Amino acid sequence: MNGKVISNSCIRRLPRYYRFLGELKSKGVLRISSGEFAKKTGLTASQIRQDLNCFGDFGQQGYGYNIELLHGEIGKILGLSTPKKVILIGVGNLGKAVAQHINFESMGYQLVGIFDKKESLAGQIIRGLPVRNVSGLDEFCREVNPTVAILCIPKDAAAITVNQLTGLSVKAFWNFSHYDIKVHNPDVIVENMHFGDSLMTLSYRLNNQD
Amino acid sequence: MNGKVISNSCIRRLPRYYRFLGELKSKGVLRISSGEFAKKTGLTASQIRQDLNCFGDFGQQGYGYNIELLHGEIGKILGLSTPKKVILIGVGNLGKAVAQHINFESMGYQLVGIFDKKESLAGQIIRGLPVRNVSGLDEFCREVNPTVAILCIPKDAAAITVNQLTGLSVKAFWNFSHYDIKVHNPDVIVENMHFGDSLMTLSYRLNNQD
DNA sequence: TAGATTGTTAATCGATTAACAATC
DNA sequence: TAGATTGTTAATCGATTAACAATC
Repeated sequence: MNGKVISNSCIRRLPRYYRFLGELKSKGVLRISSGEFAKKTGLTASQIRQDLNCFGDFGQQGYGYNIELLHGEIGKILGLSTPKKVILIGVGNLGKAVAQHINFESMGYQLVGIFDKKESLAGQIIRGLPVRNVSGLDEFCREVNPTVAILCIPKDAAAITVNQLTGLSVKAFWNFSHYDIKVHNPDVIVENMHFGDSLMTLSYRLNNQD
Repeated sequence: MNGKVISNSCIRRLPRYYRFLGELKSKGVLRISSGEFAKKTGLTASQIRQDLNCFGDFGQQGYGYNIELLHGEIGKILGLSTPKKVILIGVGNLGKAVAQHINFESMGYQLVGIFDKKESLAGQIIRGLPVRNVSGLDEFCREVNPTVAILCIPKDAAAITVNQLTGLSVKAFWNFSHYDIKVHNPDVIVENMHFGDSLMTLSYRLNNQD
């Protein structure tokens, strides 16, 4: 840290930096200047230097940034090697796809439980884990203490589930439901994946091109 | 329109307005003031009035906003009743889930084609549509003229596919791949659904709570 | 040392909030 | 008419860009 306030916009750029640096690293590139990096990422050199300086002096005048070092530092800032236990709730098409598709491990997440309210799904194995009935959610959380919950359930079911989980070990939600967690529960950490909002924004842009 | 420049932040709030208004409408609520609406959505009354005034005078002094009317107007602004043909490319776990899970019709989208490069998937029926081989993409686009493409393919395959499609009828991408379309092709409309970036942001917040 | 490029301050730009006159 | 609430302007706040001295 450098004692500065980190803006939301900056935080949202960090994963992008991390992604591009990972790519450069795997290509064997050793160093990059803020100018070159700006071109690659579609941002400005000023912004990149400002962002990075919120967290430390990672560069070197006259040289630029060491890619491997910077990649590691941003990974640390993002907490990607801190273990985080995750449960997933709702095993519809989407929940199943999320369970199978996401590379949780590469970001320090560990999927430890999968739940659904449908009795008929119980026992089914997804990504090596048995689907459990939501009735066992309380007990499971008290034993295993997951800190993150992925919500792939309908809007109506979300309110109760969020309340239940915030009363247990869950501190953050990755929210695929249309329920607005923040509005009802402002202290909790929420990352929304609102597919509908995204598609509507796309629709707006299509309709208002120039 | 009201002749004003629409900020990106404003555009991203429109779907949220639309969602809440739809809910209120279905509950039979007739009117709402910017103050009440602010409380419901977690925004400020000023912001809501500013946003709406970019597009027109939808309210009435001393009364507030007519919910049904406003819902309709925002729907028009977002272009949700303008028909938009969509193709989906990549039928892995995620592509399949997106095809089956999204309510395209409610936003004016019409899923017209599903593609994958894997020969063995060809002919499989998903949401009433047969999976086609990507080799037929050119011909299909020239005949059907889809304007939106959903990318559920790996990063490496994305570059070529984006180039191919932008040379045809496709004007906008709903991007689930990790490929940065905008950086390479700035004139195209892109909505990113970067799962990884979202999970990394969540990780950051978990690690930097106060 | 000369050249390059950072770290950081100052200037600009844009978005949000506050205030209030207009008006239903 | 009185009360409420918008539409809109002005004030504030924050983020981005530009500039440059520090320094490798």
